[in-house]
Amino acid sequence: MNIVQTVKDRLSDLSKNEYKVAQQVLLDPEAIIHVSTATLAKQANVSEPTINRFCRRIGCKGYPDFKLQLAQQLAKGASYVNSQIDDDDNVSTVTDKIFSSTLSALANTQRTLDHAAIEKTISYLKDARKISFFGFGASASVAHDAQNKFARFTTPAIFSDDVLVQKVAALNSLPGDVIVCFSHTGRTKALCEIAQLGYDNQATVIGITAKGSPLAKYCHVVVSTEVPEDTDQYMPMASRIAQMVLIDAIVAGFALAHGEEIKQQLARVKAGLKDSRFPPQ
Amino acid sequence: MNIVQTVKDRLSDLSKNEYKVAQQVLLDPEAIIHVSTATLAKQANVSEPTINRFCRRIGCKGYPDFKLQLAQQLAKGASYVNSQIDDDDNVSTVTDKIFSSTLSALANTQRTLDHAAIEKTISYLKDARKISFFGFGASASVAHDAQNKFARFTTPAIFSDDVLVQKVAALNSLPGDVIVCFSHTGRTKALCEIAQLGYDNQATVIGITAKGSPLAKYCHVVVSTEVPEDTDQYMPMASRIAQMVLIDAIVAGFALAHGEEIKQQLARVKAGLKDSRFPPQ
DNA sequence: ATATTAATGTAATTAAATTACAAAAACGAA
DNA sequence: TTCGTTTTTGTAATTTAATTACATTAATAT
Repeated sequence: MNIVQTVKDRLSDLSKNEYKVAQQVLLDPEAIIHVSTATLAKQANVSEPTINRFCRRIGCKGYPDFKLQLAQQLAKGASYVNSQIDDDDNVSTVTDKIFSSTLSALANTQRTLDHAAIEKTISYLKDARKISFFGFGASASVAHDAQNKFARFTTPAIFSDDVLVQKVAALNSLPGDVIVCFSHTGRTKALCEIAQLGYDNQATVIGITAKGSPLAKYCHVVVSTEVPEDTDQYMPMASRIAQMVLIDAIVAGFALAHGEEIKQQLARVKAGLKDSRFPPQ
Repeated sequence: MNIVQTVKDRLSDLSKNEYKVAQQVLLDPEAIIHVSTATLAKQANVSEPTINRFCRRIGCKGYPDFKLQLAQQLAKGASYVNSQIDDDDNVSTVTDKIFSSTLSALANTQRTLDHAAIEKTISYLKDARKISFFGFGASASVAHDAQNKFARFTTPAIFSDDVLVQKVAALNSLPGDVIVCFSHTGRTKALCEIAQLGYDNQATVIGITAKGSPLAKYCHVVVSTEVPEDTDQYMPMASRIAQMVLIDAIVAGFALAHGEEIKQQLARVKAGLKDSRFPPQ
């Protein structure tokens, strides 16, 4: 169980004093794992039994169980660090920092995903007559990758770098068609224009983007990767990696939602490509 | 502190009964974090104070501290799992498995990278007159992404999906030009053909691919991501994610190798794109 | 063989967590 | 608004878990 997320999700379920405990937990979870019921009760200005009640309310057996699970969750999150690249870093250091930072971003995305939105996305894609993928700049290759993944299924999947072809694709999307737009910030003007064209055409618009962004206004569902992007000049956009892994999950969910017929399709594609490769030694 | 390792390292420091406790801990560390001194003492056939003595002997404050640190360590280790997707998995489970598996692959790549090969790669790219990127299937979007990243610098960077344009680019690469080929297995025939065209033309060929593969024969340097690819039908190719992060590291190394002038270039590009986005709210 | 040190467990003690119960607060219905 | 019911809350009591004290036993060194 992700304790911090559960606490956040259940704030509205809590009583007045349990809420005070929750606030203390969210304030400094790292410190909490080391303190007694007596200490936490004092900090939160509640009685000791309220601590126990809070723990049971969110699904733990008691306070020791709560502390243990919190510690485990925090330890998972702490495996990955976010670093800056310095001008005098050597190649090994740079490489290590970039990998660690990417791992950190991915772990964070994993923790914060909106699963209901993903399910809704899969549901739309499953019933789509045609799917068009759009992305600009760093997100262009994500859109390209998504098209490549969906090309293994029979639902038509479209991607183009050509801005006119993109507009045609958006204008040509009707009810029953799906448009998928990738943008970390959701502030790219050209992409918002595409999304609006599709939206106004009654196509279903899926945004892999930031909630509340200009792009999100033209989306029927938004899935956000919640990557805090580093503005360091050398640091790459980890969000595009997170978007790609998210698409991997969506593709797998799409395949599962279709059931047995998909396996045969995938097997057919794989077999058909066999001759384009040298055999393994 | 890595509890399990510390226990193993200090077995020879332990008394006869403390050794019995250690054995029980190493037998099933996952279970230990949930049991009381009384229970563990019974399992190890020692007294309760011996449990406490064991904990203090290995450097913990007492048994709760020992359990907490053990739990944290186990949670860190548990981040790196590789899973199969089952037909009855729900979307949350699928998503979690794919993220975890990707994290595992990335962490593995991070640990096994050949830093000398990366340095050599950066050196070739730094001096390149022109860079062409090639990839097929899952690696196509990686090549696309790489071109996009290098497009921010002044060295000409080329990518195309069009197989004829690709051949032209390879035939048109001369000494001083660099060809970068992406392929996890290095067994894609079309890609090997491209690499050979460039190699025979005296262009420098960089392979982000498997060592000893057919493609590697036509490469001046090979950087491998060492991702054991799962043959599960639903599991995505994590290697392309690893390749992308690797390119991130190479791009950062390239930028650092160029020094101060690059910052101005990057700043110029960023400023020039500002108007293509809506301002942040 | 004897003295010293270390290990050990029983019993006692302390600390931490949980339960019981009565009072107070909050909520809903008339 | 009042009253009855339910929920929340904290004090006190109780239980559980962990630690300490002390005497005995075992191991080691002279």
